Amino acid sequence: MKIERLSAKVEDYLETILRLSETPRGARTGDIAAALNVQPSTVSAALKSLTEQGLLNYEPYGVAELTPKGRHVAEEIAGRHVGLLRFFTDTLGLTPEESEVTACGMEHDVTPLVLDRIALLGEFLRSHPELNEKWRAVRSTAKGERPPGVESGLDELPPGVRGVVLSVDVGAALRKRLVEMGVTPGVLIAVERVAPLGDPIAVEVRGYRLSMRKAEAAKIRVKWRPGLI
Amino acid sequence: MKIERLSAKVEDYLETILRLSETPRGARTGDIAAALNVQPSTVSAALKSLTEQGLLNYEPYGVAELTPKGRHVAEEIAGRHVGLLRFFTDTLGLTPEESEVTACGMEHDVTPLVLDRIALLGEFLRSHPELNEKWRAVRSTAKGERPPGVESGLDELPPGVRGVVLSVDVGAALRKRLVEMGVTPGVLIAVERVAPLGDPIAVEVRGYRLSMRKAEAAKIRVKWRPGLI
DNA sequence: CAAGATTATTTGACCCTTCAAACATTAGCA
DNA sequence: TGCTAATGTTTGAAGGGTCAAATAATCTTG
Ligand SMILES: [Mn+2]
Ligand SMILES: [Mn+2]
Ligand SMILES: [Mn+2]
Ligand SMILES: [Mn+2]
Repeated sequence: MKIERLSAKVEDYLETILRLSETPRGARTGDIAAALNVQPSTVSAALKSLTEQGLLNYEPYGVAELTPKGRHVAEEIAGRHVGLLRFFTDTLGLTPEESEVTACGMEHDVTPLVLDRIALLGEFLRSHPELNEKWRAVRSTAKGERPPGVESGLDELPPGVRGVVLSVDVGAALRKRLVEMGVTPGVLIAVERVAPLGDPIAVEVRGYRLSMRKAEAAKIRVKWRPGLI
Repeated sequence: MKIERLSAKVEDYLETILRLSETPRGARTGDIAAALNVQPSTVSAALKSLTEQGLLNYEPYGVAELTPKGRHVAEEIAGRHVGLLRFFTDTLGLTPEESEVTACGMEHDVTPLVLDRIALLGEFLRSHPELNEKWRAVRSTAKGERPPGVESGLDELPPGVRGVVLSVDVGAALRKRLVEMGVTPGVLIAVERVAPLGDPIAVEVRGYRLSMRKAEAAKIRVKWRPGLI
């Protein structure tokens, strides 16, 4: 059995036919054309060629059916497609649309090993809930995410994400201490570390490090800033 | 300025020319052909076409030089190339060779947003040293990684990675308890959670959960197994 | 400087993918 | 059952990318 590298187009035809085969209508010329955004006449030609290559059973005006060989290839591609898709949506948090087109573009170049590692990384993050939460928070401050400028109390600013101080609604005593440390509206601030029970919180501002109670931090309003510290 | 989508091939020519431009020889037909694995006659044709598209200044028997427009595109592609490359080598831990060809294949489909997120994820992992270590450990047990079977004390088995017990060198009292729980050579074992200071360690074996001191765990030798739990 | 060697281009051809237009078949309905 | 609309195929043409062989320019060296 020859192992010749199939073109990206051929792979896309097979993947599409596989998907359509699973519908009651089966894989028909018109549906394939619509799915791949080409003219029906182009599909006719492709179907003929795929049949000659032993990947498909098709006769004019009929329904395309994958041969075992064709099905094998198609499932392979479909696997790469969903592997990448999952990474883009679940791990990177991208929209289904962007994930879809990017996955379908890249699926033709991804090797089994690369796919495997990508899946492993996704699993790794998901298997560490606290880390995954942190990553999601960081991600939510990234470019292209909406809403881009979340506002919250300083206590909810995820460690590792920068924030801009909006207001400081604390008592006079703490306020004095904070002002001395430079915690004033407009300044960049970050949470360094949160103790196991969420209290106290280590905060960094203008190069200083200070510690405060969670309840106090909650009274400092911040706006999240894109990017890591 | 028209924003027509350039073909992957054209992007590769531009990227290659950019790289070669930075060498003392400059970008010559033969060198481009060697880099892209095509015949010189093919390059001649491509160079002519690129020049007509205003991406290149080239005249027969000369040295190819990018126009501002061509340089802009080339730098864009080169950026995607290295962005992906870094992800594959640094974050996924793949070989330079595999990373190189995969990056060069995928670079034509990656959007700025996807690239950005990928870079952010890499930064995120690197900015959390303890997590990054854990990830590297998990990675090292994955398919395609060598050496595949690291051996260490149970205390060094990263949470989320399976291990096979090799030997149990503890005192009689603990040994009895462990044997009752099923911790015997050959059994699959995993570390569930490590307390903040690394002690005690929650271990899972044969469906049971038990807690032990780090010092004790160190005396249980294990061989790391591929894949997550 | 004048071969001869090296490097590059031109030419003619091929394959792949696509389209529009003309033609053929099939399906749905009266 | 037959007619029309919907669907599918054929044909002819184009563009992109590639190669081998023939041809041309440039470089190197005695
Ligand atoms: Mn695809
Ligand atoms: Mn796909
Ligand atoms: Mn490339
Ligand atoms: Mn590249």
